[in-house]
Amino acid sequence: MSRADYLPALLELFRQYGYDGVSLSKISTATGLGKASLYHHFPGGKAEMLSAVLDWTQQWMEENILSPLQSADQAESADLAAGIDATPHHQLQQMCDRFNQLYDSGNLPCLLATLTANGTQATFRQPIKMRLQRLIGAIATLLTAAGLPPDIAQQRGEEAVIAIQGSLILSRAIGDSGPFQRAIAKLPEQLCQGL
Amino acid sequence: MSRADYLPALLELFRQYGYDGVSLSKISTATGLGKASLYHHFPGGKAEMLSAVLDWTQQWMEENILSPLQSADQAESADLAAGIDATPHHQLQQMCDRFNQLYDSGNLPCLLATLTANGTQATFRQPIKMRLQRLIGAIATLLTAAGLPPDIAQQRGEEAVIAIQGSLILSRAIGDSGPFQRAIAKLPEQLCQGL
DNA sequence: GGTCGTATACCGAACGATCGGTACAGTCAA
DNA sequence: TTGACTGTACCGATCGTTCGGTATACGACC
Repeated sequence: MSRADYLPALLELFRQYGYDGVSLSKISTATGLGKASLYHHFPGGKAEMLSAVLDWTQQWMEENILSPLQSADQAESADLAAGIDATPHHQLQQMCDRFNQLYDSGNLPCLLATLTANGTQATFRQPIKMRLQRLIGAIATLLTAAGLPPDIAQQRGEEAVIAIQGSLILSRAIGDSGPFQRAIAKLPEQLCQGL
Repeated sequence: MSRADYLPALLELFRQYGYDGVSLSKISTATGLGKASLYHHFPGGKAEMLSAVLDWTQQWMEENILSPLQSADQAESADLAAGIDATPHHQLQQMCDRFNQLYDSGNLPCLLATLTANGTQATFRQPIKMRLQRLIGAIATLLTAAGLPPDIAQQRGEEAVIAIQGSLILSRAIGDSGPFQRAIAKLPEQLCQGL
């Protein structure tokens, strides 16, 4: 067993309880490892565990969210040649499917949002900020390439993050995944408005 | 000095750090009261402190957000008689002003969202849920009275909460109140679409 | 084939610090 | 003198972290 095997359990803990809310005893029971063993895999303690989880999820986002969005340029011409209309819309639809999977249809909280909510260490604030800006930028780039003015496209990227995060919170607060699913469902259309 | 005098400080603590993130020592230094004094004013301990804060902020929302929204019925006819157009839009604008003040233009987090983010006690989940649904319902009622179909109006209410909460998180995460201010600025128009 | 050293994985026990909460003897104004 | 209020000391529990040590596996050397 190596670090990577414990990352899923760690992610579930951190996204649900935040950094300070996760105790080593919780981690111990969730992973089945003693506290001392945890320090063998993560010498830096809890901070290194969260850091590893952040790296891991960043890689996931890179592969599952950003890279499909960025392949728009090639796909667009190919799909247009194949007669498929509204390629940006289709790619944003795929992005939404990934988010739907990431958040289990609105039943699981967002790690970045949870970490942002409670006053997390300043160390983790920058990677969180960069990841959100990266996502916003990727959407904006896609929409700009599709013909939208850059400033409008940037605002659409922000809108996407706002819709996802806001609906996640609302769904969690009222215990009903409906708002998230509705928000995700209409997000591609909302972002492509005016194209 | 009575309970009410310490509620502002308690609110600031809870909205920033959540329930578990606020320690009695933090409360003690923030209020200038020793632990014994805190337990004199709040015999139920931290739980009663948060409960008092929730009651207090609920009253604030009742007076500053909901009641202006509900006075639409009377105001509408009066304003229409006075020749003022788009009364619902104007009232939603006032609501947004209040939210702007409540969250200090996007620089302060939302108490309900912070409590929702980390796994808070089940006791506090119901009042949070009820308050959000109350707000959504108030907006929906206003829009329904203005002529929107009830189901659409309900979704608009959800949209409002989503926009506020989502933009608050984004603003906090990237350390820039811009997204919140933009979201608030265009919210009345967004909600009144189709009127 | 034995046997040593080393690296990996894991654990029990304990560290000092802080947690939320309590007991009690005051202080002080009415 | 009474009752509201507070400072201090304390409680058991849990926090993140560290220490010393065990079990196993893999080669290298004789």
